[in-house]
Amino acid sequence: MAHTGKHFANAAAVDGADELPFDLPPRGATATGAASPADDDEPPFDLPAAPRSAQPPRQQQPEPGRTPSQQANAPGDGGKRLSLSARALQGSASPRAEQTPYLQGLNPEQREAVEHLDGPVLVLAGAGTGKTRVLTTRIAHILATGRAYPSQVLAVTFTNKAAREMKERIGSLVGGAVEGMPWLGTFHSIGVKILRRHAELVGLKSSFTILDPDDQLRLMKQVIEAARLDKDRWPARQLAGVIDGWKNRGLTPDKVPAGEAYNFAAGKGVELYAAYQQRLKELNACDFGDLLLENLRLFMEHPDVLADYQRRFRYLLVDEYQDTNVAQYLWLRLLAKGSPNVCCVGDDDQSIYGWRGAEVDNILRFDKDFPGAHVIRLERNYRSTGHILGAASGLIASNRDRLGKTLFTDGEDGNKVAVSAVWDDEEEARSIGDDIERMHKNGQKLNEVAILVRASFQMRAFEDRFISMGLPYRVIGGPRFYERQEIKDAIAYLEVTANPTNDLKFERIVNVPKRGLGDTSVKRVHELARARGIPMYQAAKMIVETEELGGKARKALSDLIRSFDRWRSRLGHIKHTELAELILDESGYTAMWQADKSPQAQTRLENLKELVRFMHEFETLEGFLEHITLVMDTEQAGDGDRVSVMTLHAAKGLEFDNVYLPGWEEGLFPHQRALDETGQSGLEEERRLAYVGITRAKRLAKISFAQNRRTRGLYQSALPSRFVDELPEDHVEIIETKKPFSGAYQNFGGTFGRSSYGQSRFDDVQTQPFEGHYGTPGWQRAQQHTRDQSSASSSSSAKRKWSPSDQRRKRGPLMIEGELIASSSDSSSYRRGERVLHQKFGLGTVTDVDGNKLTIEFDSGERKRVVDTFVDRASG
DNA sequence: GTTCGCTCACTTTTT
DNA sequence: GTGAGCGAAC
Repeated sequence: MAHTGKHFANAAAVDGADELPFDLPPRGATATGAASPADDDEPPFDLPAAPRSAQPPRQQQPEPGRTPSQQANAPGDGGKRLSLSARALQGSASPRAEQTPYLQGLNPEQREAVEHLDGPVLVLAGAGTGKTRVLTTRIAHILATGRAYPSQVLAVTFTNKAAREMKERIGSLVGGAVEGMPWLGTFHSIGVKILRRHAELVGLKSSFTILDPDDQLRLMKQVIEAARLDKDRWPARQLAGVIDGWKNRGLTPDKVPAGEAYNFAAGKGVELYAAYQQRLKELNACDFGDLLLENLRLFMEHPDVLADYQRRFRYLLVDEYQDTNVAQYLWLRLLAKGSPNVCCVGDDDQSIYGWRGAEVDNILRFDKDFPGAHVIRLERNYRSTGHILGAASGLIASNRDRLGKTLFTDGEDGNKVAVSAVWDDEEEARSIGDDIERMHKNGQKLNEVAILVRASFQMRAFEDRFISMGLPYRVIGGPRFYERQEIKDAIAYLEVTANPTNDLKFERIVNVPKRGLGDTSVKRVHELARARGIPMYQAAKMIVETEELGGKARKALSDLIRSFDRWRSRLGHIKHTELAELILDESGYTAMWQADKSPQAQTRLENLKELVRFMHEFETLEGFLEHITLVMDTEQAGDGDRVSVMTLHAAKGLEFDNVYLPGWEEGLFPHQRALDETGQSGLEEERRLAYVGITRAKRLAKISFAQNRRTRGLYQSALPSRFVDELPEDHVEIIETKKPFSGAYQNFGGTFGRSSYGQSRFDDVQTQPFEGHYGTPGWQRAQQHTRDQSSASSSSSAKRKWSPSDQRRKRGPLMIEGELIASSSDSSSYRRGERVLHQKFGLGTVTDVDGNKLTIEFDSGERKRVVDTFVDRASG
């Protein structure tokens, strides 16, 4: 297995690091002469431990828009906390309990994780055990006890979202120390920060640009072509994957193990890697992997720089440690040489990114890497009911490679995890949709309902169904805003305006919209640029002075260059948002989409407007561009009360009252490719994914599997997932299928031959004839539950007038749908003939209005009945 | 240089 | 069933 190889590489690299003279003088020894790395903005970091006034004490004002009661975990009022922490910051050495109100309400393990500040600590934090709270409180504690300045704490996360959340929570605990924590961020953002300071030491200028995956691929293609390789046989995508893999493991081209060079293009892989890196340097650019890899190189080759950072960071904290890859691990280890106070928080059972280079071993091995490590297990779960935890724990127990933890709760057992068989993916969507609708009528908030799928193609069935029944939903983790074509194009225009040396962005838009500059012209510019060692933009400027290009292309290119020069001259003279609008208009980019009659064109124009709106949050164009590659995760569009649909991967870290887990079928989940490609470890990762899924649920978890599924246009029968069988019986309830209509059921009993892994206790469920329907015990329990729920929920009056059980018994869901629509809203404000925009179907004209239900004739020719909340008035 | 039509693949994707 | 990417024809 590839695993051993990885270990080997890993260990070798670590040993290499050990050979370097990284050992530091004892803490407190003065750094002699070492120039401190360009940090005028921060206090010196070689002061004695207790800063006298790390920062000006804050006035007792809660942050705007944030009331103390919203700060869920902290008891007491905000004002008191603020004044106490201000006092603490003024230098009390060992705080007594009443001075550390933020410690109140922690359970003993959490408290230990917060207070055990000296030496390495591994916090194994199971799902829902208060991981973030421990992390943030620990930082607050370090700051409040005066152990370190905010600038001496390194705290890394994986996502911007997690970093933001931590900043907010620490801010509310300590009272606004947030700006004072320059080293709280993602691995990548901190990597960039360090790299910009010392860029010249690794052959970059500090203004280097960061390639997005798109640029990366474009460059990769060029490298492959330059090596005269057949680009069909050796796709750039694959090369990108191989190189990313190496970078994840901290391998520069010279370190790639000889055996692996043959992974790509018959031994050319490493050569291409080196060539690619060379091109990056020429372009003064980094890809995401480099942000860490170049850090490593910097640290290895410049021990003095490393030593500065080692001295600086007195406390190191890492979130989601199970997701770190080798490069991140090495980075951390180098930095941690200066201080034993490393605290890693993670959960080996939630490691689901192995395929992207994450090394569960990092967490499994922690106590060997950091001798004397103190391991704390957080097992008290505050999220889920007993049955949900029981089911999840029972499932994950089948994994062998784990440190072992057992979640428990003092709360109620709640409902058992429901497992049901459905005929096919369509019925799955239908029955889940109906189920959600039923709960919704009983006052269930849709924001507390999630559907977690294994693969994104599963989402379509749900979207289709929800659209036709008018159930509001949002898809989380689809193509992100900044990944959309129009956004990337627009950013490319802005980037080239601000920074004409960005060749990849220049290439992206040189012929968008089409202006007659095809491959040949671009290639000419490219060649000249390479030959002279100048940016393409400059080369383009030269080439239009020559006869080299045809008249048409020459004029187009010269016009474009002149436009860019003009836009650049306005830079700083007009507001950057105005400039952006100007650029988009004058370049013909907006016009291009206006002329486009595809259903998405309107949405794209909206997105462009949204982009300009978003730019207002930045002072300058450069400021905006600086952030864009690394941190452009705008809030998901579509607020309001909606069901969330997302992949299991996207769900990590989230929680919902009700969680649906559809598609538990062999081949889909566990996914066949995971089994084929990584065997046992792949299976275990899939199982962890299942574990993550179940533990997202606070109150109800509902698993289903379809007996037939449409994949690749083919209808194929499927077997229930082995994970279904692995669920402990005590915590599971089998729900009989409850669909009287749809005659297709008659004959499926016989189709369930089971071969791949033996008998399933769910075989019985499938083979039972569907009799009794709504009279079965399962259904009645469900009904009973419904009633319990509705009498328990207090608010939301109008919706509860409708009594679900009686109606449902007599009528099919279609009628119920009618009821929902009539009761949930008044008549629509849309009128016949109005132009509307639907997020999925595009533009259309309203041909009929019935309550809040619209019949729309879409421009695509389709005619659909859609609930009005799903459309917007078309602008323009 | 652009467009059309064919072929291929189709798990997950924090930065 | 669908979209992306590429080659051949216009």
